[in-house]
Amino acid sequence: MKENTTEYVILGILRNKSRTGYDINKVVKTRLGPFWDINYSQIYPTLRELEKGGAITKRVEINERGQNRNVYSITNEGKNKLKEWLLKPAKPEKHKIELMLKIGFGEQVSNTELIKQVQAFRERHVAQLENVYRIENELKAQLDQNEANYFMLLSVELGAKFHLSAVDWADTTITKLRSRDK
Amino acid sequence: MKENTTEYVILGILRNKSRTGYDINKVVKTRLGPFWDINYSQIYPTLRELEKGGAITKRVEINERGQNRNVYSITNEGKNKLKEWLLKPAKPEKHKIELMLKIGFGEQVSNTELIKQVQAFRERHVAQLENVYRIENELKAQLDQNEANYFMLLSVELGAKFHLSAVDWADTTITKLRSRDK
DNA sequence: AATGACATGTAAGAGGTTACATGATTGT
DNA sequence: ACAATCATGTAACCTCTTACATGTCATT
Repeated sequence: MKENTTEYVILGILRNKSRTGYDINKVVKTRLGPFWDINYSQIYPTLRELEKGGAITKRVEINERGQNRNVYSITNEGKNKLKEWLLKPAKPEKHKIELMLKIGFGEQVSNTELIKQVQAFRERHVAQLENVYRIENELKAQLDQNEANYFMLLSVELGAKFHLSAVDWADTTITKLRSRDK
Repeated sequence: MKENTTEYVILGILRNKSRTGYDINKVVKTRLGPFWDINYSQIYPTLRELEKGGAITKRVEINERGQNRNVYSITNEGKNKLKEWLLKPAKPEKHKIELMLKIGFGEQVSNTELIKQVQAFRERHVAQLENVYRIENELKAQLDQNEANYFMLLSVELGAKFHLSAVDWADTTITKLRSRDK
């Protein structure tokens, strides 16, 4: 039993708006990226599979520049498929945090090097925090326009908490490492 | 350029103690698991590769039960390899949080179902928090015995922050979803 | 003339999961 | 008798990343 989550990410993104593969990628990068990233080499083949299975339909449109684009729309079948998946228990969270390994084995290198690593980590998460706040503001501004935004906002708030605690940990840890130096 | 992180996880675990593949797996599950999981089908082949490359050596021992076990030890070469890796910038963090997708697309299902999902998420993270606290206590109790424990403790504290904010988010979100019901 | 956005894809390889396979010893 | 722990592995499959490949249009 293969449960291909990529399919459901795409169905979810198409659930209230038709889009091209290119558009789907943009939504993933700007909204889901840090918590469920996928890329073109997964998106395009999966779109064809979903179409073959009847969950979405394709129509060829021409954009403002006169270029062809394949616009995909969810079908009722696809919407049901999505809903069924939403009811199933979510898979446990998985994380790959290389920095935790590098700090955990940290007695092998100098404090200066560790501080550098933590600072880079901090910067990554500050950047992602800013991104999350931008998304939050966008969603809040459109809360009355679409009920879906409320739920996306709940989801994004978890991201905000994660990134905040990452920055927080980094600050504490840099201080600790610095005081150890003396 | 393949940078196989599994190799470095293993070198890191072997850096201050010789162990079997079975032992390495236990360390991963009990200490690194939530932030960098690997399993037997990665561990055993990688041990053989590291041995072939001269980073570790194998010797066959017999345990208290009289069973054979392959005990691996890090070499100087392996320690240098580990240190070089520790100095390289850590790869950006990656997360797979299916729950965020399920909440994000949540207007498709009932509030009751969403609350169930968030509760399950909460329970997962409460369990992991307890685990992290147990590890913290173990490490704190042995802080003077081994300098390495100090760094592992720093690393584990990030885990504690993550799980705490997950539980926190879950509580807030369950309240929000319940009040929406009425 | 160059850059960035729009647009769609493939191939190869690396990384990771799950199921299978086996067998001894220890504790309840 | 049964479950847990110790111990080592393979095979098949799925997922994911990276590099390659191409072309248009709009803006600077």
